[in-house]
Amino acid sequence: MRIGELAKATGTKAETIRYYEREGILPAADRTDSNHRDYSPDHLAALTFVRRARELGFSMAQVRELLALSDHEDKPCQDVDQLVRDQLEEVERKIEDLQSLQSELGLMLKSCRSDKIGECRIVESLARPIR
Amino acid sequence: MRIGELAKATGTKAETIRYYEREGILPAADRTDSNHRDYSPDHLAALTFVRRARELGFSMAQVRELLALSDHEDKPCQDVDQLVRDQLEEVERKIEDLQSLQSELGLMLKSCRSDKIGECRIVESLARPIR
DNA sequence: GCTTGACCTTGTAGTTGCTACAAGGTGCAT
DNA sequence: ATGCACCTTGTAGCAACTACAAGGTCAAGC
Repeated sequence: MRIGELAKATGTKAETIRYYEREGILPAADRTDSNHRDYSPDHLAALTFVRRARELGFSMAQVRELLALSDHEDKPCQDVDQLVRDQLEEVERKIEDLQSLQSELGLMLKSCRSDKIGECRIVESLARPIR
Repeated sequence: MRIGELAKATGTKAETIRYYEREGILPAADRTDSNHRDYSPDHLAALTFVRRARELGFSMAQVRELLALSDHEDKPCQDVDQLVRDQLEEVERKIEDLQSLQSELGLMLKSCRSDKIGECRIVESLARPIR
């Protein structure tokens, strides 16, 4: 599989794939006689893994951790588990914050429609003390 | 309130606060006789808002828009209405995205029954073909 | 009175995670 | 032989910070 195909299959730019290789996020591909990168199904799986993890909000550093963990098949799951748990917590916190912003924006629209002046609490809705 | 205190209260670096001021994201603070920035509770609220909005994935430009909405009192409703509607849509899209992340992450955790990474469904599920 | 630490300024450069060029080259199909 | 996908190195851009440097001011404590 060549870089263009891999790019298409994973929705990643070829330049980004080469970037991942440089950064050590992806293992280097074999080369054809003509020096073109030649990817295996394992590379496809690895890149898919990286892209999904990035989509799920994991940083490059976290992706590295996940990859390192997944290399140690004999180790207990706990470490992977904890990373996911942390990520889930963060996502849930964000959902809550967005919901309060959502309701504030909803109120704004409502008061606009009823032509009332309405107090704007948009800043207040997200201005609760941090942490 | 001086910049150091505001920084501590919001978990923002003092340099970032000055950066926001330069960028017009935060109103300039009053100055003390000795030319030090002197922040009001309103500044604290505004900065807290900005930080949260940024955490929630709003760009600086979008934060600017949201802030503009918060002083809509003096503007006609019609002008504000569409802006609010757009922001609400954006917020709802984000909530949906995060909820799908939430459920994926949740499923991952649930599926992690075995205690060896070799059999870890989390790692497997990350390597599933995209989309 | 002198040191320490927080603040002030301007300016430059590094970070992350890409993305996009340029400028040169090779390989391969039509 | 034309055109496209690929190869390389190198540079530079993006957002939103973050971190310095190098200069200065100011207020508090010993």
